[in-house]
Order: sequence, then structure tokens, then C-alpha cells
Amino acid sequence: MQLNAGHRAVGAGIKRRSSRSFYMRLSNYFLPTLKEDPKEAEIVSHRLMLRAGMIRQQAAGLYSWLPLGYRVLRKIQAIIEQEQARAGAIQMLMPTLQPAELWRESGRYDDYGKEMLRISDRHDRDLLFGPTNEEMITDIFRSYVRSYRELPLNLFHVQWKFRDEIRPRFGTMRSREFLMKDGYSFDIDREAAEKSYHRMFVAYLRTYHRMGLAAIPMRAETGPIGGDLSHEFIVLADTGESGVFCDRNILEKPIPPADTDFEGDLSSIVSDWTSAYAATEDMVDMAEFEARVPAQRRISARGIEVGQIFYFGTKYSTAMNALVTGPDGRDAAVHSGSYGIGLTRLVPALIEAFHDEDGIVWPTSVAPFEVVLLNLKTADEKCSSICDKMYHDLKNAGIDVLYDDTGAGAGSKFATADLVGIPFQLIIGPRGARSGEAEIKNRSTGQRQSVALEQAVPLLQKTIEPERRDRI
RNA sequence: CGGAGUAUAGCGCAGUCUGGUAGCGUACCAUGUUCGGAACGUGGGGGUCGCAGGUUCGAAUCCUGCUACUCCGACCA
Repeated sequence: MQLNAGHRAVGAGIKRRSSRSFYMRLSNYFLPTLKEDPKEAEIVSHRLMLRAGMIRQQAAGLYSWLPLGYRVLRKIQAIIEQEQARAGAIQMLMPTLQPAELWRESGRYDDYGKEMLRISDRHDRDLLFGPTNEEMITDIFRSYVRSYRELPLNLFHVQWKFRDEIRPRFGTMRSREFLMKDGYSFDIDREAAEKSYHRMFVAYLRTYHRMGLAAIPMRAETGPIGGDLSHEFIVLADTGESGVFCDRNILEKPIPPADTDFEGDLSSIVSDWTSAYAATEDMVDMAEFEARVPAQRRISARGIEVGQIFYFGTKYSTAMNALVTGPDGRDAAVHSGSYGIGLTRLVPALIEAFHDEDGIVWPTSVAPFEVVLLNLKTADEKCSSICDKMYHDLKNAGIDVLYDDTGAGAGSKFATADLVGIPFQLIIGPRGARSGEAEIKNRSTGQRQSVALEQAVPLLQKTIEPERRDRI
């Protein structure tokens, strides 16, 4: 089997933002918002996702993603895919169902317990709904890769997983079916594997940063092999499931820029980030925490885990006989790591971080739409003709726009726009229509600004461009 | 899996204790007046009261069993 063993062009395949926008008239859309709080939702993100018409629960821990929620999920996925490509990871897709046989080989079929959903097909063959993909990717790797010259290799996919949680809760924060990006690296030895680990570490810093999130890498459990090569990425939030302890300094560390050389040495970036104390409650050593971090810089808070990276060495390659021939001509088990990001958990994590009493406040880079155009009086001919033109201009400017062209009252439109959290509201009312002015409201700051009609779209374009964070 | 709850119109709830043939708010449909913070009037449609048994002349209501969902705990991306 011939494989391309040459130097992979890291960063190839990063898509530039297309000039085409996503646009929609609310009168044609499906946005079932709720005025009242659903009784089943306890935490703010779950409440807001239901009220904003983003998700619908189908059973415990199973959710449909309604159009608005799905758009956010897709935006998050696009950012992850771009940053994975930048770091040299290659996207593929594995099935949701896996043969039990592979898991018997690794020994995990019996170890995994009741969290694994076991299924049998019409021929009584044992299958399972994959909770993760180490076995399957190792099987793929061993089937094709024979030589160290084909390494390093990092393969990832974004696929639905299932873990039969005893108690799913908090909406999609802890669901049974969940969408996850999981990647797997393959290297000839521990030293090379460490480089792969560093590439993902840096890619993760950039990924969360582009979503507007401060995700802190914290030392995590590694098991017998890993040494210090396991980190959880944690977003601070009061509703977080784990207690976390860290140095405030870590929040001011510089994010590696877009032109970071992923083929170069990234260890200085990683050691800078890991030099500041940060650990979850499972790992924290209070004496060390207090010794290393001055009292005024200590943060002890709650956090949501939105990703984990993990070096596991030859655990699966040994069990499953995934060997490569090294430069010395001898076969050795390949060294691997796995790298996960929970997409369906990131959505509520973002809402926990970005909301106020009126609703969600999306960072522009993950917002379902960038602008909502509010026609405050559709019965007014002048008002409507201005809005129609604005809608057209926003589309042409490449802005994702939702046009509220419904006959609802002004107050109701404001309330819906605030609830669903679109970052900019372009407001056209009958008064402004006559005086030639539009109003732009910034959802995040609450500030309103009057602008001449012809300046509205150029101003929005100029404001939104840097907030997309697709060049940082 | 241990503990605690809930189930009545799309959603949020009352009615259950004390049995008499189902109601409020909102949403929905029609219509008129409105139109810058979830407008108002008038008229209308929608519920085998989670499911299955039982008691009774009669069950949303009392009894038994089951199911689903939520919360706390243990567990977890």
C-alpha cells in the first residue's frame, strides 16, 4: 500500500470565509421560542436553549437540535475543523456503531460497564454504539501503516457518541448522545508523541479563544503511563461540575497566533501555559497550590470541562498489535494520544459564559446569525421598503442575517432578538424611516447608536469583521 | 443505582384533601383597533386528566400495579 509519506503541508486546507452569507426571513424560519421557563430546566443554559428554540428533548439525555441550535453547533464545528487543519490533523469519519470484536481485543468490552450501549443486529452479531474510537482508529491504522516514515499521523472526526449515563442532566451539557470531535495521534516514540501532544495543546488554545472562551488547561489524571501529558480544558462557570484551582496569571497568557509554526518546536508555548498552577479538584494539592500561588492570585471556582487531551502511549497498539517498523528495522508499538472536544457541551458552556437576564449574548464567532434586522412596523410601506433593501445589502455584504419581517409588535421583536442573543440588532422603525436613520444595538453592551441609513451596513460590516475572529 | 418529587389543552399552572362529568393564564384561529420593549377588545377551536386494573350509581379526585420525566447523591466528555 502506497501512502503519501512526504512532509504534509501543515495548514493546508484551511477554508477562507466564503463571501456568501446565510440569510433568512423570520416569517419563513422555524424558531419556536418559549415565553415561559420550562419546568424541567434547572440551569440557565438549559433554560435558555429551550426558550430560544435551540433544542427539544426527545427522551432523557436525547435531544433534537432545532434550526437555531444547529447553526451554533455548525459554527463551532467549523472553527474546530479549521484549527485542527491548521495543526496538521486530518479529518475523516468513522461509524457510530462498532463491532464488539474490536473492543474484546482491547479488553474494554468487559471493562466499560453499563455506560456502553450494546446492540445486536439481525444476525445476532454484537455491536455497540461507540462511546469513543480508540479501538477503531487503531484498527484502521494497523491495517495500512507499516513504517515510521508515514508518521506522524493525526486523524480526527466529528461524530455522535453515546454513553448511557446513569443520570443525564442539564440539557446537552450532560446528555447521553453527544457530538464530539475526537482525534488520535500516531508517533514512533514518546518524544515524537509529545510533539503531537503539543500541537493539539496549541490548537485547543486557539480553538476556544476563537469562540470567545477562556478555556484553562488543567493537569488531569493520566493513569499509569502518561506522566504530565494529560490536560483538561476548563471554562470557568458557577454551574460547572468540577471544582478548579488556578493562578489568575493563566488568564493573561498570550494565545498563539494564526501563523504559529506547527511543525516547529511548540514546547516553549506549552511550558509557559503549564507553568502557572491549574488543577481540578481531583488533582489539586492544596499545599502546593498555596505555596506556588500568592493569595491574591488564587482562583478557586467551578468549571465546565470542554475538552481533554491525553497521551496514552502504547496501550491500544500493544493490545491490538499496531506495529510500525522503525529506522533500526525493528517493529515497535506505535505511540498514541487522543484529543477530544465536546461540541454539544460547548454550546451550553458558551451560554453559561455569555448571557444576561434577557437571554443569550453570543460571541459573534459562534452566533447563529450576526445581525437581526428588526422591521418594527411591517404595515408601514416606507419602513418595509427600507428593511427589504437593508436585507439585500446585508446579504451582499456577506453578513449572516435574520430578518424579522413578521407582523409582531415592536416589544415582542425586541424580546425575541434579545432572547436568541444575536450580537447586533439593526432596528428600523417608522420614525427613523422618515428621518433617514437606523439604529444599531449591540446585544453585549446594550448600547444603541443612531446612524444614517446608508451607513448602517458598512458600519456593521466593519464592526463584525474583527469579531469573527477568523484571522486571529 | 439509593433518596425525593412530578405527570390535567402546545407551554406554565389550579382543581385531588372533602368523588358529581374540567378550569385559569399564555399560545393558537377569526376579526377590529393598535404598533419603539413580549399591545387591547370581541368571537372561536383544542384535553380518552401518563398507562392498566380495581372500588363506586358515578373517579382527574379513593386503592393497587406500571411507565415516563425532573431534582439531590454516587458516576461522568
